[in-house]
Amino acid sequence: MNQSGMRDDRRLPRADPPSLAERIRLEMDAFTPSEKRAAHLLLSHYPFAGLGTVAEFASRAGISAPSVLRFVTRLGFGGFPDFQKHLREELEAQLLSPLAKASPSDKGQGAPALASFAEAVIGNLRATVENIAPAEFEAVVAVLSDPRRHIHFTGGRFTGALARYAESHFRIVRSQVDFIEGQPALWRDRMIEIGKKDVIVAFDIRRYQEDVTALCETAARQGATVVLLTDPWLSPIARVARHVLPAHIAAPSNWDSSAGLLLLTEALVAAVTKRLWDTAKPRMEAVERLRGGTS
Amino acid sequence: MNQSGMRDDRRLPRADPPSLAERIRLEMDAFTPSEKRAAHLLLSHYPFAGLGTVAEFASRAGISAPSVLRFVTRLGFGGFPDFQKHLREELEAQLLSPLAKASPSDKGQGAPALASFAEAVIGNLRATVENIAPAEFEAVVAVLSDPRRHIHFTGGRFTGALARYAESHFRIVRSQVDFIEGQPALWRDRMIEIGKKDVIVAFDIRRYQEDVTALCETAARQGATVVLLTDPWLSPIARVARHVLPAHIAAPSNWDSSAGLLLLTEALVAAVTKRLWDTAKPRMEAVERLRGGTS
DNA sequence: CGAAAGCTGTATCAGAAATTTCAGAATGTG
DNA sequence: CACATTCTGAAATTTCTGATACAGCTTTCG
Repeated sequence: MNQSGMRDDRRLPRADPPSLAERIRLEMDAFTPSEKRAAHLLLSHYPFAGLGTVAEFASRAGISAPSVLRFVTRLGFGGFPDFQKHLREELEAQLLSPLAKASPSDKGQGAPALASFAEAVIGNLRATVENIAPAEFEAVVAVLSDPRRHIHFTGGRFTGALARYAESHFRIVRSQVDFIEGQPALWRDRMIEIGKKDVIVAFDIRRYQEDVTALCETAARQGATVVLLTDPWLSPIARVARHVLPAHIAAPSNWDSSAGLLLLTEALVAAVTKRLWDTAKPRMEAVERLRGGTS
Repeated sequence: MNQSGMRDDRRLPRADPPSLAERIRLEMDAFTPSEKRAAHLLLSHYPFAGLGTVAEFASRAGISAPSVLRFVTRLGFGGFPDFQKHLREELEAQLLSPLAKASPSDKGQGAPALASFAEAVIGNLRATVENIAPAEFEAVVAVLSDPRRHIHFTGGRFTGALARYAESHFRIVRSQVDFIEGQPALWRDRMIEIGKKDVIVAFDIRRYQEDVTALCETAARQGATVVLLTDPWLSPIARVARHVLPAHIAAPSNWDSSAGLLLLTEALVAAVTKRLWDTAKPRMEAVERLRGGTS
């Protein structure tokens, strides 16, 4: 019904043609029912669903071949081969250069707030990486890759979420992983069984939280290895920590940014997964099997 | 020709052929000159060079179409379509399942690993920002700044931690904020009081989680506004979402990176805090006072 | 309730793409 | 140097895929 004015649908300052998937999402409302089924199939298995034959696509989408053809025509392609070519090129571009999409120039004032915030965060990430001693990072990877050790994650009000994020990944990669709530009442009892072979990974940035510090000090006193992810001003936990990874957190906001901590966390997860691959793979497969009830 | 018997070449106790590329490298010596040219082309643009037509492949490799056919036949495929199907499946498996991203050859590179990981994440952040429609971002800020609305955060296995992170900040900035666990049993009861003035902010990236989808669909049916933070391939929640903010998540890891989602989250927190500053400031001060007193 | 418009699938066709054939070129061998 | 073997590509062949026309059906609007 609408969509008569097709000329001004792209007035926003866009860099390069966004993913076809994004365009499909934008136009989704204007699609006919069978076109929607095609779109959903494509988006749910993007872009592989579109790389086979028309007949295959039609069958999987539950529509007829001509409907598929009409769908790709509506998207502006000259024909199905054209459409496939676009998918292949897009896929290749995305796969070969994850960084290629970063366009250097600061383009128009799209979302000044968002863009400048992003630039600040990116600056933090670069600064974080430059100030991490490679040996320290490696040492932490080694500690977290030791299957004999038990690993406990913890954090403060805000950083507790990061600790959870770390825990949810490491839990799959290896065994002996858990999360400890920051409140003393919740961990006091557990401390009896914390010893030399335990590792505490603590997240703590300024407005350092006393209960987290207390937890780490207690654990350290019992011989546990403490790994600390903090800001460049260092949480007091640094005094008892064996390894410290500082991340820059300043942002044009009333709040600090935890992106640097997340970066370190994800890099650690990646490195440990790689190092423990032989044992991590079966675990991940098992998890996948357990999840995959439907398909 | 090797004396170990070339006909039953699958005598090796391999789990499953890891990659066609690897097999090609192993057999490279036994190829004829034109087969080598085909192999070289395929490996240098693996696997995209093989996804076009036979004629295109032949032309790019500088050989004839029949030579290409002989090449794929020699690799054990029934024909060119067979060969392509294998490539597609291999590629899809590699891209969709973090399990297949194994890179067994390169190992033990501490700092470079962190640095290149950071570069990839930075690329994601830039790509994310560029693909966010400013109006969409602003619209979400407006929704989250409306004091009359009740805001609920939720997420999946991994993204749940991000939802918590968001909630822990918004809880301080404004009132009427809470976190909903993903499991249906935990939110079913709550749904009775979800209505038009409620906002669901859902985090969901691929390996989309059915329970989160169900939660959002239920909420949407009751008139709630759904805001979705997802990946560029869009969670099925997008169908019922009023606003969608996609973030790029690909990383040189067996896992996806949530840094883009965190960036969006923090940017939203910053923007909403600024917009609600008159009411947020007293709240933040109050929280500060409360913390100072207790331990 | 009726008519018009739009959507979708069946049947069919045109054409492109993969495959096979076969003769000539290249390579190795006695 | 001649022969045998292998390799390669042009052209013929066949298969199969993408595209189209048309008719039935559903939805929308008067």
